[in-house]
Amino acid sequence: MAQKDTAKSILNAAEELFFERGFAETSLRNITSKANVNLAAVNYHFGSKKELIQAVFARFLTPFCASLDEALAQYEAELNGDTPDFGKLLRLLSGTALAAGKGSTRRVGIFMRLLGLAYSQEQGHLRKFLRNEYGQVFSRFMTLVTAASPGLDDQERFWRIHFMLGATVFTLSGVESLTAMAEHDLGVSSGIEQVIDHLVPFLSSGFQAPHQD
Amino acid sequence: MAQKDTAKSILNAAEELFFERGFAETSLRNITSKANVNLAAVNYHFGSKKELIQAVFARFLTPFCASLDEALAQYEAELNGDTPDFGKLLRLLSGTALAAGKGSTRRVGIFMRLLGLAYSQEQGHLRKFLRNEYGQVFSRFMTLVTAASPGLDDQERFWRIHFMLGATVFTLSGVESLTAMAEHDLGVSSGIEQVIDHLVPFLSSGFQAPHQD
DNA sequence: TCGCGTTTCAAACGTATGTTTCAAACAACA
DNA sequence: TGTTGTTTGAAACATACGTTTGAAACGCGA
Repeated sequence: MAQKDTAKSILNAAEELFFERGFAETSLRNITSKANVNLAAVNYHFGSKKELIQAVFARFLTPFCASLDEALAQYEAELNGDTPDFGKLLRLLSGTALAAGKGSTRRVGIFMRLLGLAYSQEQGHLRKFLRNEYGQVFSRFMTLVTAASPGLDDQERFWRIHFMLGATVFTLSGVESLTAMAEHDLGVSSGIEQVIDHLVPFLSSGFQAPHQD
Repeated sequence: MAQKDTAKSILNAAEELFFERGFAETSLRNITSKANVNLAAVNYHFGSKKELIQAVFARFLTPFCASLDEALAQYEAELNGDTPDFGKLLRLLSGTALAAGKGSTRRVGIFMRLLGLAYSQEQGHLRKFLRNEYGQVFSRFMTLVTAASPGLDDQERFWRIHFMLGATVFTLSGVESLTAMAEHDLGVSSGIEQVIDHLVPFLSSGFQAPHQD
């Protein structure tokens, strides 16, 4: 299984290592030796380290955004002009993410960690790449969220969306160490689905909290 | 003002650059040239880059944890055995953080970004350092939180604490770009206090959300 | 003013990085 | 089978990193 899929094993190794240590801390030599592949293969197949990073994102985001777009379109059709339900939107989103991660805790964790890294590390090229490539689906989602929360003014909604994003990215990107902590401290073991089951009510309640006066 | 305070200007520059680009992406040469200081000064004053990172944290955390510990002790005394109020604990925490940041949006943002980096980047030495140095105050806070939420079982509380931590760290660490976005998209400009005013009700509501069945 | 501990400085150290090179191995097709 | 375009391989490239060095400059009590 090490013939034509050089590019694929590079992506697998890179994804894993980026997840564990971030972009800058991961060298091409780390990646290629983990992938059992020649160092030059990265530059040959992807051009540069930056483009490798983008390719890792694309492999996650392209199918995810396609599924999400489809799910949103279908929901819009069902609605037929009625106001959408926020909880439903949340479940649509988490369901799509879970499906994109094929139910694997590790994979969803990687996905979220990468999103968090994209936000927090000053990888200018990445932000630009993501906006150009996937901005549309995000806008569609936001339009629905806006329609689903007529009681919130724009400012409140803006902040609450980012609070939710933060809680989600932070928790799910560290889901492996957090579940390990939970198991150690509380004696319960849980997978990504259970964590999401805890998360969704938290987010719903926070997002729909009454205004402060 | 560039005489004896070489160490201080190194800390200032490092803090700023770590905030903008993370640890690994910031070189000692970046730091020393921003601080107008010789390259060797870092190793002379701090020993190594790792110890510089720890020193940056210590400058924030030592006064913060001292104030927090004091505030918690005082609140415990006030309570005199009564069950603490969760909202009050939140306000205690945010107030202490604001004071430690001297009300400067940028400074609180840096503080939070550093915490997020400590969590997410695989800086093993940092986690150990923070646990040894500041673990006590954290335990004290958690004991109060537990007392303040008798309706939550341990598992639920564990997860909700981390959801809150995520929302807070993520939002406040990117508070500069987020407020810029808010200003651009919504025409409102806000400082760190206003963001916290949005955040606290969100967190309270999420943390105290009813159980899912 | 001298002498001494502290601090700064320019330069070099060894190592690791991303990238390039070019010959060898391979695949597919005539 | 021989040829051509694609992919791999070992080695070297230039550059950047964290750290160390030893001499110069400084601050300050004697």
